[in-house]
Amino acid sequence: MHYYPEKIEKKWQQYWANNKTFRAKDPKELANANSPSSGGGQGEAKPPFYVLDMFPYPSGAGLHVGHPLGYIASDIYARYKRLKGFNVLHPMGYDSFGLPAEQYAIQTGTHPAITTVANINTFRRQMDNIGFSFDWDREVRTSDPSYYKWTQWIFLQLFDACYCKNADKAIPISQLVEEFKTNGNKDVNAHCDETPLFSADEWNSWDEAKQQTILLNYRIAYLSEAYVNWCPALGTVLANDEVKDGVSERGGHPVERKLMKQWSMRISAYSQRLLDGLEGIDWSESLKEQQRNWIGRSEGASITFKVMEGASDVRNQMSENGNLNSDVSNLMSEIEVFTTRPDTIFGVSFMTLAPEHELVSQITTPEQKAEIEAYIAKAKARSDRERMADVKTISGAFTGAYAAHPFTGNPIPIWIGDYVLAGYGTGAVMAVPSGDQRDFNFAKHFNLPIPQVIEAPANSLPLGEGQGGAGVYESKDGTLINSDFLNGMKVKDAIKAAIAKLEEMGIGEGKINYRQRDAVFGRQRYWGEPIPIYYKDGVPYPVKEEHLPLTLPEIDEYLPTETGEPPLARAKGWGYDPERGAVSNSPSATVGAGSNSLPFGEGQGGAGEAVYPLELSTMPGWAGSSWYYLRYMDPNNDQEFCSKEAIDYWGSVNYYAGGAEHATGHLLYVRFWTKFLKDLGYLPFDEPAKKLVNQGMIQGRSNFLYRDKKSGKFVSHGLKDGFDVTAIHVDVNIVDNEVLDIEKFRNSREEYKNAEFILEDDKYICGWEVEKMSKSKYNVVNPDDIIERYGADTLRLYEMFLGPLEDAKPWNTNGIEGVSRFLKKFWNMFHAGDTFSVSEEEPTKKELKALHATIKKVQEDIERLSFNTSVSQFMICVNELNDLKCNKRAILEPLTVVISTYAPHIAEEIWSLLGHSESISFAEYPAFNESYLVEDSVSYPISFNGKTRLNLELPASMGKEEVEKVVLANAEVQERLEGAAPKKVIVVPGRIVNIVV
RNA sequence: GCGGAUGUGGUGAAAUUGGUAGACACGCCAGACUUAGGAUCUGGUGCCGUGAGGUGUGUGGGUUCGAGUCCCUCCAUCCGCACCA
Repeated sequence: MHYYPEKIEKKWQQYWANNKTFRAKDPKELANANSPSSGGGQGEAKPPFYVLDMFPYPSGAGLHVGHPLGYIASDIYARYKRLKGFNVLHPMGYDSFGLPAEQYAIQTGTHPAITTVANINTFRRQMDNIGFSFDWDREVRTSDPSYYKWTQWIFLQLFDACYCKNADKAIPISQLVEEFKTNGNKDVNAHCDETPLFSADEWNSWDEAKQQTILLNYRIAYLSEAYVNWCPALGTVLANDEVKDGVSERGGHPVERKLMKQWSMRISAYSQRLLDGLEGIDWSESLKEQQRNWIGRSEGASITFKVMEGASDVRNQMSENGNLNSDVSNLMSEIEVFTTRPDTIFGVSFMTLAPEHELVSQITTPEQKAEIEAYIAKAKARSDRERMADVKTISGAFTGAYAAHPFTGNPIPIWIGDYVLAGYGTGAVMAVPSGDQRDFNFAKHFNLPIPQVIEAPANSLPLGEGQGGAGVYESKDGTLINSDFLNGMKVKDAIKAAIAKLEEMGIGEGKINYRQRDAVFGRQRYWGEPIPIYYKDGVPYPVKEEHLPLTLPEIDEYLPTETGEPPLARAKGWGYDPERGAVSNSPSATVGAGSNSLPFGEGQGGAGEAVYPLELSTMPGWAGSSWYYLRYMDPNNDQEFCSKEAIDYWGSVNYYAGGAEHATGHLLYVRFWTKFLKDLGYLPFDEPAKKLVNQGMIQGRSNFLYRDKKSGKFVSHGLKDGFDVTAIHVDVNIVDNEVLDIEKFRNSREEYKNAEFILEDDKYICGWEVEKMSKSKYNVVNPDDIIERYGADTLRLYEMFLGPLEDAKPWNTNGIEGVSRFLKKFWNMFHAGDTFSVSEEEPTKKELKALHATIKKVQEDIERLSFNTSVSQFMICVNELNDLKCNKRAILEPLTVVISTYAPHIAEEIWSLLGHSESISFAEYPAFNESYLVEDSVSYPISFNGKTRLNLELPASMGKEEVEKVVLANAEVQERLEGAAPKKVIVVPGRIVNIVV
């Protein structure tokens, strides 16, 4: 009987679905597991194991062969863990809010929910084709109100919390309010925006609006006026990780800085914990490094420089502003800088402020005003992109003002320059040209002094400008000179001494700075979770928990309004009544929590009803994905985001798989929310995943034809150098092992109908190149096509056989025949002609050895995620057993269990033919028995000076001395020695003999 | 510039602790069977050489009886960050 994958695969996929074979058991069920009806054959005392894939955004393009790579590996791992006796949680869902469905809605008017469902159905069908062992009863969709109810709920927790630096965790905002009531904010050590000091009396005297405004400075989810990345083409703001090289990551549209009132997340409060947490988790080093980079911790000092009196008309400007007291004016005439090298403070010869620095206009002298303003205008006109692309051009301008050196009191000229970034540190630097390349370049360009303060160790070369002249020395290896009380100290000690002195003088302190900024959370888009906030007198208030979910209202068009408000502003009469919940007069809208949609007046707050406007921006794509792994544990809970019982039982994810492109986005946010939920006592762990695996990117592999420019004929690859040719892409699906299917090519397009070819060996050989997988390059391969031709088991095996999981590799269908043949051979071992037949005979030693070597190897391979080598081992085993003509149940049955992790359909079919009535998933991974691998004799390679010359078969039990004796007595060895005595003989028992002559 | 990763046949790759480099496949070559085959089976296949043999894991050096594996140097490719003070 032939192996027909198309027949058996559909059948087993149906069986798994009908029998819910891969349903993970809830802790409740396990508690009652002693009852005999626990069903499914699952044992009772199984430990939990959580295998998670990053859920996909259901795009219209469907899955391509890159997606399943990671899913297949996880599936093998999950199936293996089931066989090893674990209660495995292996769920799948959809990150179903997002821009593409909305862009499509804008173009066509189709509701994004409709597009999304259609795409999900395609994804589901494609995934089902591959035979994944997902527990589909736990599917989540982030765009489903029953799911985003809890995303909104978590948002409210974030809104209702602040970060206490003393406790080093998030605490409820109510605790902060208590403190304000009794002591004001003088003792508060929270992560917050700059907030003036106030007393308890002041706090208590303020009205609610004022109090709420102050609280926004502390909330972890907060509204503030800040510069954001505004993308006009997408009509929304973007988070830093969504902007690459000055353009949007999705779509590549230009992004500009814009001052806007925006929802943000105070993730920067967690910078240090996000950094520290990396130590304890098993994630790839490159990924951890990316996160460290992104967080960008640097240790140093903040130092305050006083702007010198008389050098500017600071005070005059102050008094024009009226209400500023002397404290503030004092504060305003100081410049705070951050430096990682406080030891080089005596090398400061000027200061540089970012052009956007708030002090610039105040300190600039009248004489320099024109120059400074011209420079600022020029800097503003340059986009971020230009500025980044052009880092070599040095530019700046002198403000005319001077600061006093904190130790010497000497005047230091204050410059502005766009090499100083407004967004990092304080937007001001103390420039030490002898210790920093950028300061050095600036000093050179503007002819500023370059005092030397570090003496390099004798053995290191002078850098920069050569002997005698001024140079740059950035290394921390050296001794301080020309630096008063720091002279003679090593850099490391000098840093400490400088900080101590600054602190003693009250003009500076040791400080740690992070590059990571707070994450912008609002999006001016439709297809996302509505932010559950309403406004009373312009002040944000949380929607009551009982009114969640705050569902998306229906709107007529998915575009911003004429006045530039987000699409949600189009929802007629959409507003919030703290008694009834959200209301709307849109007939099809579902209105929150038990209330029906009500007829309503003209626009928000109309018809005289006390209805408050709701927040119009929605949450970003990463909101739903920041906690979905928790929802899978308890997906249908309508009382909580997830029960404590489920969280305690499953714990954090054991194995999390996904692309490395999420390093600074999703994977930081999910860690942030996990830590936050831990702080509030909802979780017993503070990292989402103990182990994380990045599957390598699957690149495209394009094929090319070469058209002769003169004749228009297509020249085969090997002959093309004799012609003047143009390379053109050809669909990889009509090329097999670089040989073009000429018939298919001619029929592919009208213009190729009469194409002529210059062949080599009667074949047209195509060229190839690795490129991005994309439609325009005709190199996209759809898993459905592979499955149709070879079957899902072949696809699964082949994707693994391609190479190490974590390596980037081009997709190349060449070679798939090999695994396809393997499966046929495996199938045929159980068949004699047309009948299924296995023998009940006792296995031989050789057969047992082949089996147990495979049991061992595959187990080790899966544990260390070396999925490609298991496939080789299966082939080796089947080849050996074939040579031995083995069809014994005692060998083939356990082998089928081992193979079932990779090729589950064929394994199920054989398992049932072997007489089992239950799924092979409920089998046990066969026990490995070392004794079957022990050989009686060893074939020793005998090498001379490390070069193997012959092999000798010797008993495995033979000792070192005896082996040496026997080897030296051997005739061929003697012949090679030509009578000379060897200098040395090395015998490694069981491995090798090396004779040194 | 900084950081991370990777370099092994015509191709994908293996070699987990330093112990016969190239397992397992693809492709290619030769043969068998067949009316035929993009089917199946057998044998061969790193490179140079008819051969004995030589040579060979990006480059150059080192440690070792022995190095793809450990150490140093340089080169190339990919990824991330990038005027981060």
